[in-house]
Amino acid sequence: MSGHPLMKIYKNLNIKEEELKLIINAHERVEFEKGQLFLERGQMANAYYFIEVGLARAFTYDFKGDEITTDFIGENEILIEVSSLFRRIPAQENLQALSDGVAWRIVFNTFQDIYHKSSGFNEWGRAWMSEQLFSLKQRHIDSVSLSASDRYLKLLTHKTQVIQQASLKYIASYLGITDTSLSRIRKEILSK
Amino acid sequence: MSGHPLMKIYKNLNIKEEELKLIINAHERVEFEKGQLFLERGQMANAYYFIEVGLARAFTYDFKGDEITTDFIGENEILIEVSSLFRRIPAQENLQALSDGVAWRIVFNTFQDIYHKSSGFNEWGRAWMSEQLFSLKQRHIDSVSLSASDRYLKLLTHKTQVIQQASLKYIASYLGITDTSLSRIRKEILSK
DNA sequence: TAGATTTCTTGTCTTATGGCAAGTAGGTTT
DNA sequence: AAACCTACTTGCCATAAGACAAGAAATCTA
Repeated sequence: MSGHPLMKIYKNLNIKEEELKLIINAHERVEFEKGQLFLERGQMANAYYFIEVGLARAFTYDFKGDEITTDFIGENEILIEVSSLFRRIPAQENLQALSDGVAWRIVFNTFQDIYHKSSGFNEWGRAWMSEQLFSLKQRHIDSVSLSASDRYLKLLTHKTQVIQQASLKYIASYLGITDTSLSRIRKEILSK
Repeated sequence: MSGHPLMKIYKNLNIKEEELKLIINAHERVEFEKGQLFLERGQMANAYYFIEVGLARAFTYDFKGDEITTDFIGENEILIEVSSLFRRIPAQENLQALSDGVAWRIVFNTFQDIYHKSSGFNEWGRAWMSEQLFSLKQRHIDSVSLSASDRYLKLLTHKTQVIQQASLKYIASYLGITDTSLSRIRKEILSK
């Protein structure tokens, strides 16, 4: 069990071995293709995914109707639309694959069963959500206190996979700038 | 029980009347003064607060050491440092009163007991966190797609209490602009 | 292989916002 | 009343990033 890909996220679970098995077995291995939508805005989310191989993004639209990439989800991370899954409301974001890959899918009902039975799993879920909130706040601080090029540099050092696999326009909207600006920033950085 | 201030947030709880009483009684009424810190960066959070009367803010510092107001918490909202309380790590944010007021405080251990016993309360907590994530994402979209003055106008219509009670510099850093710029934006808006 | 589409780059010009500094107006303290 | 803060305003100038448009390069497709 300790060599299972899912252990990358469930390692800190404070539970018995058999409960852990139950959780791991509740996931189903799925392969995905570049461009594929895991979830479409307006639909009801019915599962979340652990990305073993590949890269995905979450995106939505601003008031002008332009796409905004709100998050990149890389290997060993969880691809999920929290609001839709946990509040049972239509998704506000799209979840899309940016490369071919492999993921582990757990459906809501199964998740929910275990969530209510296992307080260790429950705590894990809350801690995971806390981390999400934390990192979103951190990103907000970066976005108001760092220049666009510093934000890019930070991404460059912390999320190598994104820089390598995501196209410029997605990275630009994630950073809150235009693709034109990002192209110039890249040029500027290379010339140093 | 239905007239209790705390019912403003716990109204959608899917639980029995006696459980609800238990939850409400777990809160203690506290009065607070303008400027007072509920929680200081570096400390361990040990409670959260429901604000009945008054206004508070969460703030931290950017890499230059400048204060950034990350959130305003108004009446009928919850004042909390999620990461510190649920992950048992030192607080990254300060929580401060911006006016005199009244709050209801619940300490972590008491909360935790009920949280594990009552699946209705547990669900409520998860839904609350989901909403937080949702609104943070929404703010991010606003911050990259709206002009500073549109962001101010949005705050003006949606969070009247903040405009009325928070000082310009706090609002400015919340919006991600300088106080100078906000002053000009206000002038511009008034002239229309 | 040619055509079409998407991705990225570059040029020119505009504009929103920041940096700094000085000034005003209220409120508080001594 | 004088001195002192703090909150806010205003002026001047600098600059990061956007808008628009054209081109180059890469990728997909027929």
